Amino acid sequence: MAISNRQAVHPDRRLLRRQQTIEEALDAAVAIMEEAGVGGLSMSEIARRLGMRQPSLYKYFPSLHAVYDALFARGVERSGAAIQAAVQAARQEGHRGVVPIRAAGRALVRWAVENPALAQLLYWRPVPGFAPTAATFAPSVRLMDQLRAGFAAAVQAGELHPSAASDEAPRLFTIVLSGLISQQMANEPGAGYDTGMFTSLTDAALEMFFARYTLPGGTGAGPRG
Amino acid sequence: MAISNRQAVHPDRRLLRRQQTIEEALDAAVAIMEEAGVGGLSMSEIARRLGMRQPSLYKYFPSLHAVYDALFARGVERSGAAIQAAVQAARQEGHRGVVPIRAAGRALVRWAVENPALAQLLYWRPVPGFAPTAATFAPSVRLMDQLRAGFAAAVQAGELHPSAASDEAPRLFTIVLSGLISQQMANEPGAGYDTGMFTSLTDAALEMFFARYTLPGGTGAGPRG
DNA sequence: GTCTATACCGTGATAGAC
DNA sequence: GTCTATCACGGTATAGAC
Repeated sequence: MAISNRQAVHPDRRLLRRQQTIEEALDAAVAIMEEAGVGGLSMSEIARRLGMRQPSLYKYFPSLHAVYDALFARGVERSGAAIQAAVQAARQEGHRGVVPIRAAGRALVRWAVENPALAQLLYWRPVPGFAPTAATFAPSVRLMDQLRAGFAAAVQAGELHPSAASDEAPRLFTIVLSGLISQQMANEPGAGYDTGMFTSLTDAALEMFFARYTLPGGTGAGPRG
Repeated sequence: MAISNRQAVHPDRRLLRRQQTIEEALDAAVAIMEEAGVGGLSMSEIARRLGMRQPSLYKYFPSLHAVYDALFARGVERSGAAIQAAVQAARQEGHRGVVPIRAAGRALVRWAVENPALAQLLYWRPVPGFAPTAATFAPSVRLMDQLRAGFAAAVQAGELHPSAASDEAPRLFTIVLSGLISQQMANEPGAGYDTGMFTSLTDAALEMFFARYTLPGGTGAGPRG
């Protein structure tokens, strides 16, 4: 930590250090948003928590919008990772078709409840001027595409009614997930996934959804377990 | 408008005038929120649009929070009125049980899309410090109670499966409605109820919901029309 | 009931010394 | 890369004249 050591720091080490500071700043930003609301974020408060002065933060982020951008990117990345992990786990257990889709839904709801600030930033529009044009629609569009493909595959496998290979099915699916998340976060913000008044109905809600597209004599789960 | 006329104004006229100004202020506030987001509301901007100076507004509202409170109350009142009107209309056509509940769902989604700012204030938590304690839960609790009663009546009438007389049914119902509203407002804010990517699925979503509680040999609508 | 004036604070952002 | 200092701006809220 001695000043004379500074010049001995390698360039990549310096980059690493810089990246660490950026990550710390984003961690602090998430904490602030969880305490004061998504709109309560400010450069000053981030800097305060990092133990630095507010102008110094501008060496890492050119503006407050840039911070929101980075947070948005983090949210996309982490929620996507949570979903992918759940889908992979289901697949490695040999499941195809509906089961991985179910797993994806559960994973998203769980992630949203455990990351309310990022979820709010991703799925609502709480910040007046902020809208990451391409990045805003990219994840939801990509998720929608993957979903559509998943439903089509399940139909192809004879697991779902042909009407599931449509625009309606993936949209209804996201409606159900979004409803679970919104109701939970609005009415019982503190609760966890398993104990939440609404998120504990995730499996029931998914049953309700899949029942709409289950074949009459299908081997899938019935309307009520 | 002459100054000498001021003393001729009756007390109740003055009260009326005051109430009009308050309503105008709330109208302006709604407009601001629709343009700049719920968090973008400020006393200064309201005053600006009313053509008065910002300190003058404090004669009508003691604080910004009080404005939010009044807006919240207006939202509760108007959304409730929209729902009540829809239910009454259904009843006057002789419908009982499921049909009025369906009508209530449609009315709420429609109202939310047509009043995005108030809906956001009511159903999300966009303002950091604001939470109208008793008033926050009162409407959602009351709605839940009415819903529960409606489902119980439909079960009693043999129109729905007994499992609809539960905590699950009204919660799933609000989950579906909340999902419709959230997805529409987040992904396609400008669209109307009839043309919206998500709100146009309202009937399909309600079908999906009621199918879960429809009796096997019931006379109600089937899973797919 | 509206106004001017003001106190006070926090914010985002920039310049320039070290 | 961090700091001090500063700017310009907007906000909430109050005091007091008219």
